[in-house]
Amino acid sequence: MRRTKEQAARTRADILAAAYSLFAEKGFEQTSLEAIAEAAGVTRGAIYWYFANKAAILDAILEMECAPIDDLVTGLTGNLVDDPVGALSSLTREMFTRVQQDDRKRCIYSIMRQMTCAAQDAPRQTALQVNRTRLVHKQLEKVFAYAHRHGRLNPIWSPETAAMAYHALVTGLLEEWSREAEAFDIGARGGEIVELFLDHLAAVS
Amino acid sequence: MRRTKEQAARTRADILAAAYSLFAEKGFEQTSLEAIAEAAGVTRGAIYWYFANKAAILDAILEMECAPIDDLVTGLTGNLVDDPVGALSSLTREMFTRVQQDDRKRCIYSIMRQMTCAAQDAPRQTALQVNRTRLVHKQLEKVFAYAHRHGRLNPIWSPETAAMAYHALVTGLLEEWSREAEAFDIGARGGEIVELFLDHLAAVS
DNA sequence: CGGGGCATGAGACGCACGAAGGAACAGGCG
DNA sequence: CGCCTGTTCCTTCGTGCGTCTCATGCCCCG
Repeated sequence: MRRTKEQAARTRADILAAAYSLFAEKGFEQTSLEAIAEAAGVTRGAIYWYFANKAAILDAILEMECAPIDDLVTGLTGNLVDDPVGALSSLTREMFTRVQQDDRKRCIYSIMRQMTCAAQDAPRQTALQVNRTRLVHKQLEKVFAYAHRHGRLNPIWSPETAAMAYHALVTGLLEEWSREAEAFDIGARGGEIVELFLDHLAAVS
Repeated sequence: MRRTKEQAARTRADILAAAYSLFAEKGFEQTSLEAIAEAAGVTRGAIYWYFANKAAILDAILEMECAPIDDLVTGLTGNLVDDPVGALSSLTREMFTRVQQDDRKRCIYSIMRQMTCAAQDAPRQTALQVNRTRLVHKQLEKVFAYAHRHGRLNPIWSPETAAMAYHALVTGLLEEWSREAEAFDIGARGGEIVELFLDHLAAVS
């Protein structure tokens, strides 16, 4: 029974929403297409009209989730003029609070980590992640290179090393938080740590 | 056909070795029990005599891999007397080079990351990881608390915050390296970053 | 010489994915 | 406006693979 265009779009959105909830609640492997279909009010076959396979559903969700944060990162090099490191600090804090607000986001973030880098398999997932990582790296290097040129980077740190270290620090904080969110207030503790580290990076010494 | 005791132990070891190779080569999900059984020279049923399920095989491998590093971490609080932060630095470097030496270790490490925290499911895996994390945290806090008491910790860092930040930094470095090992010499770059950060943490200022 | 550690093989069950078919929408033609 | 045809959207059933179970039996060990 073919639906009208809006109905079709609605169907797709329903599938996505159902998948989001179920993935967040039970994890990726533990949710079957059957369950998604039932929650969305369609049959399994319908899902395959919109998505090539189960992983493609996750891909779509991940891209939706990552887009706003990627935008923030991309916009980072816009107004470096007065305080590059300060902008970085507030962006990171913004990301922490945004991700902390909603528990489902945390679950999806966990799943994203889970998907990355499963040795040889899942090449597409890895490529998506690798590209995001490269983007972030590039932006961070730009920020620290700018700070370096303007004498605002601690001279014992090269821009590349600073970028790598900062990225690793934030990644690690997110990873530990996603593992046990209740025991770790990433907004407060993470923000504090990032602040202290950036103070050190920016120290004129 | 019942084997002798050594033969049985050998069978178990063969299964473990075969699983290790295949997991490292193709990833956890992509290797079937059939493949493991064939590589080990037994049938699928035999595997179930030794391991409750597929995840239990991975568990055994992970524990084997983690044991030596956990020993290093546990031994950290033994000789704090002269240079606690220096001991931490050399331990971290040791871990980096050890993990870098062998490509299969990297793959297994990736899989370990992959398994942690799949929302509600896989509670055992998570527990194992959480316990290891707690152990590391405790040891790090001890080290930094000792340094703090002896005036060797930068006063703007509290021991807890320093421990958390350091752990996050190392975790993040390992994560990025495991994602693209060829583009990132963790022994050199990672070692340098850790050194610089520890210098800052230990600065008397 | 029995009991239980060690292993086989078949098969039950669930799941991702494919493919064929059918219902009705869109929009061009008369 | 009404028809009609290609396309879009979705159902239904089938297939193959993967994990895990179970009944059965071998033969070491005490």
